[in-house]
Amino acid sequence: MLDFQTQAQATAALWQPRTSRRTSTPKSDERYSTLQELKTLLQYEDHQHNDNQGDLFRRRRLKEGQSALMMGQPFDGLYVVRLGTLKSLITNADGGMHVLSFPMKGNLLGFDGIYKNSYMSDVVALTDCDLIRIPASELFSSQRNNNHLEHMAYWASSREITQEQMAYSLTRSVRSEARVARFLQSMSQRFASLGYSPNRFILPMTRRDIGHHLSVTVETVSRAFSALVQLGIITVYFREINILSHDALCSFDK
Amino acid sequence: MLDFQTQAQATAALWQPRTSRRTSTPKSDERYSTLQELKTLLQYEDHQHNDNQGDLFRRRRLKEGQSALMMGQPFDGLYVVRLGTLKSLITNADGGMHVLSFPMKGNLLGFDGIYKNSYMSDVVALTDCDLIRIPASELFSSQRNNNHLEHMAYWASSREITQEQMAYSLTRSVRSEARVARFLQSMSQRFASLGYSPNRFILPMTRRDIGHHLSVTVETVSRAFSALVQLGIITVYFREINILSHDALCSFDK
DNA sequence: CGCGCGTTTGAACGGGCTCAAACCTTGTGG
DNA sequence: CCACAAGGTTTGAGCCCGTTCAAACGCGCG
Repeated sequence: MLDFQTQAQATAALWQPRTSRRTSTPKSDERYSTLQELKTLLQYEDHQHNDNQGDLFRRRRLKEGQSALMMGQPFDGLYVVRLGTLKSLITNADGGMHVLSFPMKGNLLGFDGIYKNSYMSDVVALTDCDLIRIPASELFSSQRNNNHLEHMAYWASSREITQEQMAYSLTRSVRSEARVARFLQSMSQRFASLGYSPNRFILPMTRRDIGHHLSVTVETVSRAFSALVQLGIITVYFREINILSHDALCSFDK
Repeated sequence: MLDFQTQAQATAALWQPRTSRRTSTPKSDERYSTLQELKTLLQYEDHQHNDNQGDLFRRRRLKEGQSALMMGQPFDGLYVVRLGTLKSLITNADGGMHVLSFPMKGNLLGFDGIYKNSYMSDVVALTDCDLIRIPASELFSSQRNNNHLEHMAYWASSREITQEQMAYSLTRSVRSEARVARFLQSMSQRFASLGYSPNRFILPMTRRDIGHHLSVTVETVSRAFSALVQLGIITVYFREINILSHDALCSFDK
């Protein structure tokens, strides 16, 4: 069906290594980010006066497969994704899991840990990642005048919740193919908002993860991809997705 | 199957009128709540020093069927449920809807409206309700020293998110009967935490609402109820639920 | 190289949806 | 007081879609 060889050659330049090569990342090795970088990442327009501009926030590197947060771990702050992609999931008592979201650059992690002072979901790096930590101590210090920091975190949390709810409702479409179609649209939009191509991208997650996100099995995800390929709407080479017709993809989710 | 007449008589005392009679509520007609009442409702243990105890928060009465919040409406604050039950839902572009939660006494509403300054979901009263409003102006005023108010709201939001995620994952069980069983357990626990009987309660929502919450059809919900009745785990008389064996109900969700 | 994992495809089963009908309750108006 | 309408609930019959089980292939890693 797919000509793997020629496809692979044609798209070799697009392929991102799943593990960092450790040879090409000496350029931004600072270990701290400024408040301004945080605001830019979150796309937070502060109508407030700028204070505490001198604050620095420690970064945290993660290798593919490492846990950013673990369920039950004591809350020690929020994290903003600076680089990479992760998956946020909750595991049921009987082993059944659900992937809540796939956080990427600009997304906020850990806001479910404020209640009960411990995180309520696992977050695992799908690729090498770079996070920025907002310590709990700074967040909630009523002493210093960084009320703005808490407000920004609050605002960003609200956005994450909103988008999670949207994704939630997207899942609810009856047909599984429609769910997959909407998932691809969502990924396309997210890549576009990060400056990448909305038509051509590499999915950072496995079919199994997508299935656990959309509440279908691996096989169903795979079959949905194949169906979309058959209809000429997309092309698929493993994790590389090529959207041929956004209109067709839109009209597909009924 | 069910002997409606005798059942109705036996449980007449339990039945709550869906619309208030307007004859029995002259006792708490104050139109304002204190900060202390808010904290009690939210079960917020403040380790902080108590200030601004003089603040009063305006209440808002809702009749059954009225909207508490509407999607797209400009954000004007958060609300805490003082009395009654509501449903929070998002409506898809194609009319498909999903019920996110059924807020009851002590739950927080509107935290999805902070991002974009407009609410992202509809909230409708299932029974007559009494809400307490936390105005946006007080929430975010960096002038006054009510940082604690914002922190409390933040904390409560985190709790709501957490519980929504839990409910979300509960939905994920494959069998629809297990979803209904878990839903009943969840309602039982909520009623118990409010001081009502965990074994015997009136569901405030329709089968359709339950279906839209669990992502199944009305008929499936009804059939699941019937199946649980057949097994002797519960009895059902319309919206009145009687849990005969919590253990059986627990073991039923696989 | 061989093993494990991710992906794809097929075949058959079964559970939930759709369509349909009946019953009960509640509210409205004659 | 009764007739009627509208909506909530229950149950049945048939069908379709997604799951389950199974097999095959490619890739990356030891």
